[in-house]
Amino acid sequence: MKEQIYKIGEVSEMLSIEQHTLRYLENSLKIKIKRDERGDRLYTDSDIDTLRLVLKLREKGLNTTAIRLALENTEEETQPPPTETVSPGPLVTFEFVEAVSLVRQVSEQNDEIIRQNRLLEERLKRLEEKLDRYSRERDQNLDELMQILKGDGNEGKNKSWLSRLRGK
Amino acid sequence: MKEQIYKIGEVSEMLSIEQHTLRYLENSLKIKIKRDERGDRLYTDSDIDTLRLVLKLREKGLNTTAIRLALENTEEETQPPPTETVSPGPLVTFEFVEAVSLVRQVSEQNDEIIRQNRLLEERLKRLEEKLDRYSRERDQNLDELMQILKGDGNEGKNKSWLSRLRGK
DNA sequence: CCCAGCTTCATAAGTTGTTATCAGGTAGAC
DNA sequence: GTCTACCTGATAACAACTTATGAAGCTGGG
Repeated sequence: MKEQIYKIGEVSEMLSIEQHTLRYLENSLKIKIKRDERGDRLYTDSDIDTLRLVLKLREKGLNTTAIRLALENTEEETQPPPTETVSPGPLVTFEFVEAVSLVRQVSEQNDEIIRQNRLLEERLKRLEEKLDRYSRERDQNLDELMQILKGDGNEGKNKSWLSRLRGK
Repeated sequence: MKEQIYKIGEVSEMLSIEQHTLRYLENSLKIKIKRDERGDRLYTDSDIDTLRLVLKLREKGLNTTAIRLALENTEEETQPPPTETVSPGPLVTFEFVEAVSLVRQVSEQNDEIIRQNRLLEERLKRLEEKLDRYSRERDQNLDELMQILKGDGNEGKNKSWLSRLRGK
């Protein structure tokens, strides 16, 4: 069975909503509708369902923000049952469990992130120190070398540098 | 400890809302506030909490209807009723939805952080490699130096080393 | 080539929700 | 008696949200 898709004109007919209203809803509710190559909106059956729900909620008196939240919530549910009535009963249990699980995940993520950050910071610190040491040493050596090369005949400095090098 | 109660004037002060707005909310949200013999409103701490929640939800952009639904539900939550099975309504409690939405936000933030960390780590890695290369080079140079210094009278090698150094 | 159907952007017009104000009243305190 | 703090109800003023309309443009089909 092929995925049914509709263009805005059809949807407008099906739901008895003006096209501009459909576009308005899309924006205000931040619903994402697929487009074809030309940029025309392509509504899937699922989109239609969503819109039907939106209309119902709107009739209930919910404003855009509320509907958006409601959609956010139902969208990620694996199988959004074709719920008819808005039963504000304490469905809690199921969704609550989901939420708690989510929170737990986030919490773990946080821990992990903090851990990572700490490790990164340590590594960075060590690196910086190391680099600092190296570059200082190097510069010093190079400096001395340059001096030696420049001040050709200077035995003393040469010696001191040599001895230092050998001492290492 | 006695139950704290407040009159509308105090509440108005506490929450920085005009009295008429408080009355308006009471009506539109169908909140019940106790009265004294004279008919004056008596707000309990619980009422204050409710109002605080209402204000917060309002800031979130929820309209009266939505807030009313949310309140209906939270009220029941404080007094766990005979919870039935999962009755998945799209609306659930708005407070709850809000919470989930919040968590989701945090989760996304975390994702972003993790992504950033990953980038950081890559940069670090590159840095380390670079450093490693440098230090290896340095060691090599030092080695060569040592060699030269050890093999004192060797002009040829010395020359080659010097020229190499200068060439850099 | 023109029409049909879509797009975006801007703006007007209509609706509704909120807040503010005013009038008319009651009750307790000084 | 007057002041203060509250009440209700009506209405005005403002703000926000929706819906409608128009302009200008793209594209495929007849």
